[in-house]
Formats: sequence, structure tokens, C-alpha cells
Amino acid sequence: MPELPEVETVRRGVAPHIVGHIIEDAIVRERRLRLPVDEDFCKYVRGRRVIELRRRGKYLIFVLDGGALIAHLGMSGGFYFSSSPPDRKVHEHIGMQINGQFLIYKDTRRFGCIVCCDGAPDSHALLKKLGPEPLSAAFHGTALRAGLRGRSTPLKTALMDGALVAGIGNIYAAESLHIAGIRPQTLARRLSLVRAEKLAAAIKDVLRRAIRAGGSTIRDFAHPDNAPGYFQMQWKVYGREGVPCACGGVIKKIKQNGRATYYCPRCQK
DNA sequence: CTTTAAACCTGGTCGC
DNA sequence: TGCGACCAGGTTTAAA
Repeated sequence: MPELPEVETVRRGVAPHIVGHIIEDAIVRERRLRLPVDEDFCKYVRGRRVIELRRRGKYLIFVLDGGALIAHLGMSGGFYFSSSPPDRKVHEHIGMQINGQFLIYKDTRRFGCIVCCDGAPDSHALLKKLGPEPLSAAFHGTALRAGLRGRSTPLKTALMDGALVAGIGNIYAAESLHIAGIRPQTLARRLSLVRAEKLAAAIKDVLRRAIRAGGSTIRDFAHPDNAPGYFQMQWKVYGREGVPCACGGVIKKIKQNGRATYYCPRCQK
């Protein structure tokens, strides 16, 4: 489920219920995530106040009083509140007791992680190589083109590289290229400045709209005892092989670096 | 240095 | 109903 907009939606849903509150305790059911959960995880978080919940790319950063947690949702992860402790049968790996509820970390496929971090989170190995935030002023056409210089991969593959720009996954790579009218196979280094500007704008546009769509479906994040349904944003190309595009073309599915890519051969050049 | 393929996991779907 | 093959929103690593 989680690309940048989903992670941002989780952040906005969770933050109001934990910021300023103290983590009373934690239960770890499964340590074997992408990175093993710290032996002393419970000890690390117990009694610490949550100062802030930040996002960097697809990572969530729990800024604690004198420490931090860096979390990633992988392919199948999520955070949500529950009145019950984590249930290992449904891959609820961690539960943190805070503000009268359990903040549950669930990740079926275990591609995600939660690591304890002393010192500046942005300097942590997981975050330090990340490129600019796509929604920040630092990300624009000129910067994108500079990052693409010399790259001989398909443009879509380059977009999914977090070192170029943080948080763009398979869905939004496809969607933003469609909005910008650019073929995913375009050689990254061949992208003109004009098209780079168009693409940067398309990325910002689609991410903003997805975040807005996510926020609108969540009434009270703390109430449901299970993961929120996120949102059903209308993809224009993703997952729509064979479906007519708005331009009249037919959406095509190809494979790039082992990942499905969807695009419209008619309006993407 | 860059680029690609494989690896890490579970679960759902599809064809036979 | 069962079984194997394939697919899935991510990232790291080892190899080329």
C-alpha cells in the first residue's frame, strides 16, 4: 500500500493522537523485519515522550524525548490504533501503548522496519542518501535534470531511485509520467529541461492530490480497530492495461527492471 | 563508477 | 478443491 501519499496520510492520522504523549510500554511479537527490531526496543521507547512525527520520503520519523524511531512500511505495512495488544497471527509485529491505546505496527511481508536512532535521524544510514523531498522547493525541473545527467536508465527507473528524489514509487512514477506526457522508456539523460520542468510539476501535482484524497477518507484515525482503507484515488494508467486512456489510446503494460510499467502510447511521447 | 538481477516475505489470483 | 506459477504499493546486496 504505501507510497509517499499513504505514508503522509498515516502521519497525519497518527500524529494528533501521539504527539505530546508518553509511550507507556511496548510489545514486540516479531523482530525479524527488513532490519531486526532492536533487542532493547521496549526499554528504548518506554517512558519517552513523542515530540513530533515527521516524514522523509516513505519513512516515518518518531522524534522522541532524547531519541527517535525510524519506520518504513515496506510493501504491506501500516500503523493504526487498537484497543487490543498486537496479534502475531495477523502480522501485528509491534504495539506501543500510548494515550490509552495501542499504536500497532503491522507488516505482512516484513519488508518494512522500525529502528531506534540516537543522534540526528537525517544522518542515519537509512535516510542520508535520500534525494530531495518531491514536494519541497528544492525539487524542481532544473534539479531533476541535473540529477538525471549521465544516467542511461529508463526515466521511470530513475524516478524510483530514492537518491534522485525521495518517495516516488511504482504508482506515482507511472502516473506522473502520464500527466507530463512522457514515455517511461525515455532515456533519463535525454530529458530536456522543458520536459523536466513539466515532469517535476506533474510529480508535485499528483502527490498533492493523492494526499488530499487520502486525508478526505479518514474520519477518525484512532477509532477503527484495524487499518484504515486509505483511499481510492483514480489512477489514470496504473493497473489499467487495455483500458482506454482519456486521449483515446489504449493503455499498455510493459516490464522495466522487473516492475510493471503502465503508460499510454498515444499521449505519452 | 553505473546498472541489473536476485533476494527478502506473505497472500491473493488465475489457469489447469 | 487443490496445486503450482505468477503477481503485488520497496529497498538492499551482490554481481556484471
